[in-house]
Amino acid sequence: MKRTFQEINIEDTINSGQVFLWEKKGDEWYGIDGENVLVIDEKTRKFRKKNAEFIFFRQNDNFEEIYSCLKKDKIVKKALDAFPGIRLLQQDPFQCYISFIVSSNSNIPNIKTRLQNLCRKFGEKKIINSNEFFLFPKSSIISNAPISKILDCGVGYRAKAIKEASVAVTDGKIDFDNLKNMSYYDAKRELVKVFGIGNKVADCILLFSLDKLEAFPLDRWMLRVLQKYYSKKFEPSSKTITDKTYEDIHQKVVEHFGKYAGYSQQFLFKMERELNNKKWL
DNA sequence: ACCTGACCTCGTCT
DNA sequence: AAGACGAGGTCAG
Repeated sequence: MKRTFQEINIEDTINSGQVFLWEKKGDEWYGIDGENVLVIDEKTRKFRKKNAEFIFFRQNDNFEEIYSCLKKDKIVKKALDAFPGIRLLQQDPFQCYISFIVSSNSNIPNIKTRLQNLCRKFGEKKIINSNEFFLFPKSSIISNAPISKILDCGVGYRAKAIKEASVAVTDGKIDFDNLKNMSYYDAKRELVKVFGIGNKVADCILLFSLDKLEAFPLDRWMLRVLQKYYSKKFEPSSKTITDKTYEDIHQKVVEHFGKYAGYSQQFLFKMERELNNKKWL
């Protein structure tokens, strides 16, 4: 049977570089999303908690329109054909925010361990189907925690950033509902004020939790993809990726890929990671 | 404005 | 089995 674009592929989606706290038990996927544990059956793809999972997997998006838009680019079309079931996710903003701060200059196994440690130390325990889970900590808990306890989670020098970012939320300097209502550009300007958040991390937060589909995180993988498949089209104006260079590339990217650039990024990222045999979970 | 180096940790790889 | 390496970046000079 041929798979249509309407069918979501849970495994590919979970393994496309957006989330860190998901695991499969039997036929079911369990994922920590803020103070929720999401559950989804891989075979039936039936959501138990309709609202939460429905929103998480962005089931309100008009995939027909999005895909017909994405297919205009040959390379993206190739990635789309290879992984048609991938969806962008809409995550709990605070978890996403902390997760990508933790991700900087690190690798997947370490990021995952650190986030699990944070949940175990600061999050509430919850039993589901006789499985034990730890929810993602509330911002107030981390913002009041001593640095030493955050350090115990193996986050290294990121501890200060984790704490400060949490304080920014409890102080109201960062208000995710507000950011959602702002333009991509304005919301990003607010995010990068937070210590530990640069261009790439801000774009991840915007794309994966704040509904900004024109965000296009430029990490080392995406820069490689742009250079490999698009040659000089997105050539950086300087050797190092400065703020200005990053912004230049992003502008060209949105011009080229369109308003759903973030979706394009997701397919391209998955394709390239898979080519290099990089496992996510 | 651009460039360079330092940076905690720990899972992988020799 | 111990030691080096380097990873989805960011910040400070």
